[in-house]
Amino acid sequence: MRARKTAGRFTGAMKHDSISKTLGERFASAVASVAGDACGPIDSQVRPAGDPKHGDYQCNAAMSLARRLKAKPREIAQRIVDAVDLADIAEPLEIAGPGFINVRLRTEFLARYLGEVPPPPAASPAPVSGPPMDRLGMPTVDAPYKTVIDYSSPNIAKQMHVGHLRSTIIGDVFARVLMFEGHEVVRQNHVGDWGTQFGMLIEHYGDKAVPSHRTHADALAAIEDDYRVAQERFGSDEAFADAARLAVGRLQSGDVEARRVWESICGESRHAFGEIYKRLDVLLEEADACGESFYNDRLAPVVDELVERLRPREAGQRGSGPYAELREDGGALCVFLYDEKGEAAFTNQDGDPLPMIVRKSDGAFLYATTDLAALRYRIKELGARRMIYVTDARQKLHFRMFFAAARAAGWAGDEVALEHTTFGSVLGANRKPLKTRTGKNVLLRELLDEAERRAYDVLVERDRGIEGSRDREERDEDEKRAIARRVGIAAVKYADLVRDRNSDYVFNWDSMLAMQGNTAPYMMYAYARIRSIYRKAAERFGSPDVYAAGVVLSLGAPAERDLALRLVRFRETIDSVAADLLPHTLCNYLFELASDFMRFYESCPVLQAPDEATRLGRMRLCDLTARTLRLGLWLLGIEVIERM
RNA sequence: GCGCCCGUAGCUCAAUUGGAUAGAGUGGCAGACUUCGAAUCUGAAGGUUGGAGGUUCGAGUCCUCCCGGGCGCGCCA
Repeated sequence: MRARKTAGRFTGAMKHDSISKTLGERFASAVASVAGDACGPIDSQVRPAGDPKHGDYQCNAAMSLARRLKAKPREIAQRIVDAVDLADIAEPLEIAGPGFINVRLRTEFLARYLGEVPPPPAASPAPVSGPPMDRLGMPTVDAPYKTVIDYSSPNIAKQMHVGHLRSTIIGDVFARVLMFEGHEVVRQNHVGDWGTQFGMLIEHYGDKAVPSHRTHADALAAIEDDYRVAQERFGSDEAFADAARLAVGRLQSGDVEARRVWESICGESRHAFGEIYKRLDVLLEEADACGESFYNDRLAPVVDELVERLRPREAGQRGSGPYAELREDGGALCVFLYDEKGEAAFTNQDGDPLPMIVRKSDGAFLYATTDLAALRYRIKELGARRMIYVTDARQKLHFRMFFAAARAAGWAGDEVALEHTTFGSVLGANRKPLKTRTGKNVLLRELLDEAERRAYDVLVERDRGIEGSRDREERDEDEKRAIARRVGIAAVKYADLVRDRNSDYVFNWDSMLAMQGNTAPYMMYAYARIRSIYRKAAERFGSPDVYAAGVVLSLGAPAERDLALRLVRFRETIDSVAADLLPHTLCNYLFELASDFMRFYESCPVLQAPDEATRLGRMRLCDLTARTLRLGLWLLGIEVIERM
């Protein structure tokens, strides 16, 4: 039969793509040949099988194709099966139900696919930040593009609080994943470093020195206190308020003294942010800050260009596709946006057209203006092809208007993707946005302190309950602290990433620090457990080269095959995060991987395997799992530890 | 009033974007450590996917209408 002809032929090209992509391409050409030219492009609808009973993957194209071809779905499925060549990858295909095509990968294929993963580079494990040393042999994409990711974006003169947590953590995952895939990533920290609040601070400090304490964090805390005092004076002291307003003008016109004060405020703030970023173990650093002030000189030209490009239309010209026009309204310069039918695309509470204001009636610019200037800069000067904004969901309307205006003005053409990746709020136990008991924002540094403290308590508690473990008895106070630091920060980050970013989530220390369930500690434990096997193996058998040519992955046991199948799906999981920007799918993958490993570990003895060949093969599976966990967690911004 | 998001097991959440019998964790129940790390694993139990219609081979997912919740709606960001 046909399936035998190419059996066993495994092309080297395979390792460059995910299984999903390879199957997708093979099925796509088969589907195209069955469909003929009449139907246009058709999705081959290849996806992992929902139920292991139905195999490993399935192709669902036959059902939808049947209607277009006016044929029976199962017949179409049969024609697709006849046309597709998968003999080197899969067992003979099966047609089930209304026309599902079930694909079961050949175990030999899984073994060979995994067998092509090269050994880890000598310098592995990966450094704390920067690209990972060990890519598991995964190549970069063929067509990289430049991506700007706008994330974190705290305000100068204020300490970072829990409101900045999600943007910082989520945005960083995108930076890591896209960088890993080979794209050029430009991180942009759009800090709030411009505006009327600086007038108050400049006037408040006068010729006094801006606070600079032993740590930048303390200095920023002092500045924030001063800012509150200045705000109060602004409200109660008329003379101070007038002077503060004049100070804004001095700053904008480049007055040396005003500038000095502003710069030292910004400097202290950015240093303090940098400390938080370092603690949070994100890639973002001080050099990525490109704040609102950067665009100051570009705001007026941007508005001028809008005037030029968005001229109001005559009544007769309307109704031919969405458009925008710029006109004055109530003294403010506004962009009005219209849909295909020439009706207002956005309306206010009275049902009247809702504009996007780009210049206030007093002549000042707003954040919409700055956003437009930044977008124009990032496309025209940085050359961005994809722009990702990581902000909370409440800004959705703003971004819809802002993107529409940018398209209408012609700054963002079809070749540029604009994506607003929203996220929900962090809630307290009362289901209201998380605050301190006194109703203030929870400071990030205090939150991280508590994470480390709680992780330490959990660690000590666990150690007390378990005796006879040499790893635990040996470790001193410093090591415990170091472990608690890693676990605590990881727990906070993972708890944030594990949920669909669009929904709100309730912040809960106990569940994020729990060692069971889909948590960072569980994942890190799985890694540490594998590393422990390696240490034991080294004692008993020396340090065998599990990547030596003679070592084979037999995958005879069901748990071995399940684990192997999971491992080969890593690449397609990364691809999907890069495309859909949903980090929780990677979390779910890693949890499944860790679970599969635990099952394998329970049922397949490694160090006590029946023979050396089996032992080495299983050790290799262990190592591949450890490396996948390490890389996967790295992509999530989480560093593993060798013992915990 | 209009718009966006959401409602899934007692609780916290998934569900490969329209695919097959809706899955995990947690809690409770029943088991497994003289055995590679029990921070683990294995069972069983738990559901009218807020409700009612509709679209089609097929709906938690899409369309309409209700119920309930969150957020947003012109000179803040």
